[in-house]
Amino acid sequence: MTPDEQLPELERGAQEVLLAADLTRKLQRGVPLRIKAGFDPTAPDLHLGHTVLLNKMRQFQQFGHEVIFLIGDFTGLIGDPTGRNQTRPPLTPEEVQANARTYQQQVFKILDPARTRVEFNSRWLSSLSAADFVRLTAQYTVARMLERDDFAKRYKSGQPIAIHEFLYPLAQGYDSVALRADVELGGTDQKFNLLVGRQLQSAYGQEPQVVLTVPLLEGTDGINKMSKSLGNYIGIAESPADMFGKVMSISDTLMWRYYELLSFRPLAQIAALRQAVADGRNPRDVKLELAHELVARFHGAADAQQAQRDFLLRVSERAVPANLKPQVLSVPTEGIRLPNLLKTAGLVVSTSEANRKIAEGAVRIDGERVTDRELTLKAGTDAVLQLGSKRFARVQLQLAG
RNA sequence: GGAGGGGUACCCAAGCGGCCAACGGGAGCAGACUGUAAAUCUGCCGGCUUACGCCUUCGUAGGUUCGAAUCCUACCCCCUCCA
Repeated sequence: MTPDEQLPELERGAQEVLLAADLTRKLQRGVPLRIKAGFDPTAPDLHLGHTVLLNKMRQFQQFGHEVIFLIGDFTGLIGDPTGRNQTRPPLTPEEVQANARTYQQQVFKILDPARTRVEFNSRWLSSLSAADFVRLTAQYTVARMLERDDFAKRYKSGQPIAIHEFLYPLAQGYDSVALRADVELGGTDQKFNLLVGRQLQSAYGQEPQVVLTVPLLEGTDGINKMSKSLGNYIGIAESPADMFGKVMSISDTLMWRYYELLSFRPLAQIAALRQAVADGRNPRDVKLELAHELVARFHGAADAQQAQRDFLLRVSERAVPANLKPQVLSVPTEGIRLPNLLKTAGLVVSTSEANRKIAEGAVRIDGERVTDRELTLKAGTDAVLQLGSKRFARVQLQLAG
């Protein structure tokens, strides 16, 4: 692909490209570019929010560029000040390693392993001497550091800023120097840090990287950005059924945002869907297409098809989902009382909650609502337990033995 | 270093000797309605208990008291102002 053909594709979905002219120039050299994207080592479960960036990385790969998946194990020890928690509990090296392994397993669902270089920034950062570090910090000024949004805000309102927080952007920027990155990708919240990279590269006599930011994806709540800690995420390792269900449960408004940032469909096609809904098409059906596309991406077309069938069955007919894997549970001769069974089956976390849900009429056995908390089920029972409309468990009781 | 303010359940936030498992709001879960959307209404929202009750919880550790989230002592942590 020629640079002229690559450019519009690469810019699609990007929030900002700084500087676009630099990107053109770099592409025109016809040499594969080094694309860098850093990942925090704290959240090893990738979710759809991360994939906005990963998709962009993959696009670069498809055009023949070299993508560096950088795990910020060193910077993770500092903790990016953008985080909501000012003071993060530092991760142990063992935790970082474990998280990194999980990361690698997951990113290759999207990235091409053959064209991905995995790096850890501790490789160069932990061997910097104090003198090296002084040299590094000399390349940037406090005034410029205070331009960063959250620093500016905190400084102005008299909130404390710890010195080491200044080191995070510098360390991240130095990664670009160490890697001689041509392009760095990141979320919009990373803009400042990415720009520091440009500055530092210049200071170290390198050509500054191009900064390409992608929008942050809102979580399933439609308000906060998708994050594991907020519990509003859709993990890419989740089962087809869960993933499908979660996508279906997002609001109509949010659906368009997901289309924009996650779908591979041409923009024109998405606009057409929007028009169709405006003309009276049921938004649910449009959402089904989105859910199908996403599940197919991570689990294959067959699973997506199955997930959709199950979903429709459950929703339209309130039927029990197919393929519920039975849990075989041992019970004593006198049987097991319903609240305990619900807890053992994992539908609730405590018998107290089970009792409450039974009282609320939220519990069904084989589709029949049960309001008797005294109900005892004996060995030999094979039943489908249901809590609400979304949670199911199939249990087979056998005599403890 | 000095002065002051504060740490309450997932979050915010009342309570300041018994009526406190702890007001209220948010989030969450469930019921109704629906398109597993939004909005709305209702219930629940520490644990155990065949429901009678019992146990643990209000920064931590002690103490006073028949009785403490509430009073006292020490300690830890956070914030604001001054240096």
